[in-house]
Amino acid sequence: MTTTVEQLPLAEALVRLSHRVQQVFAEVSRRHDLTPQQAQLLCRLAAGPVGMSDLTRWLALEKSSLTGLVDRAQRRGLVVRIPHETDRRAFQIALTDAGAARAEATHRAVIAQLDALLTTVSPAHREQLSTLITDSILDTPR
Amino acid sequence: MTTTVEQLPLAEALVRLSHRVQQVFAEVSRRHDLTPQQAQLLCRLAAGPVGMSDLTRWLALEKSSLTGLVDRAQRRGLVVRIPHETDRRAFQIALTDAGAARAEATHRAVIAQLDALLTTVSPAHREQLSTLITDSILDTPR
DNA sequence: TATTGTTATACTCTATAACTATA
DNA sequence: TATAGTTATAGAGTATAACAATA
Repeated sequence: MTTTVEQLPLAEALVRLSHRVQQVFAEVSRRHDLTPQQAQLLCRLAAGPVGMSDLTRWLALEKSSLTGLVDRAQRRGLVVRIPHETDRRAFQIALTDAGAARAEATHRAVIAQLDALLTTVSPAHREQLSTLITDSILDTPR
Repeated sequence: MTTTVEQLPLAEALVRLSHRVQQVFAEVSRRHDLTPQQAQLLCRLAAGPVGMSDLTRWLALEKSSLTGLVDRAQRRGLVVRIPHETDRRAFQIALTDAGAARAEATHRAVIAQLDALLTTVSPAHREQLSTLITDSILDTPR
């Protein structure tokens, strides 16, 4: 069942790939009772608390948008605001235990679902792809 | 200025890549006075009119969500509803001239912006990447 | 004065459920 | 009855602008 997609320019292929991955991400998030944005927020926090101001950069959101996103996640018991130790204007956002569990489960499910899509890719090609993507594209901070 | 991203599992790399591409897509759409969803809709229509019902599948939206999206795009003069020739319940959605121009310009800008991110990738690697993505991943219809 | 974050406001996007019109 | 699409409703996500508190 090969649907013959003709060879695409790289940028073109990336856009399509990206939309596909987003659909998977959205579908999995939904199954875990999270919006994609909430899921993305939780995943960003999995490695440890992050300041609001850093979060706006990672998520590419205006600060007021982030306020709302964090509000809703906090209301749902997924994250908490921790006062900064010295700067009394600032907060760190941290996962609650429930939030950490949800982040972990959602993350695992996204990976599993994507891996299911990737079964046709040989180990050698997976390695190649991963290396190319990691080194060439993600290595541009922003 | 190499930020040393450690080697990631493929699925992991795809998720990060995808978020990065989405940010570029959103930023470019915005510069062209479109929401990302509107831009995606217009791009889907660039090849010719599409039925509402097909669109819900391509965009992975509920039909009522699509109604709203099309409403707003139509109100902005970007698309029109064309009655189906035989089935009087159905519509084809088509770009207006203005919509086609906007789709074209936005699409070009997205590609250009991504290409700018890809300058560090050698032609050989671009070819490789493109082939891998096209053949292995996008070739799974849905 | 500059920075951190919130509030107020207005849209857009999305889903669910109920509905209309046509097949 | 089934399908194509809309309407009603509610909530989430987003940006802009104005604001408060702290640095």
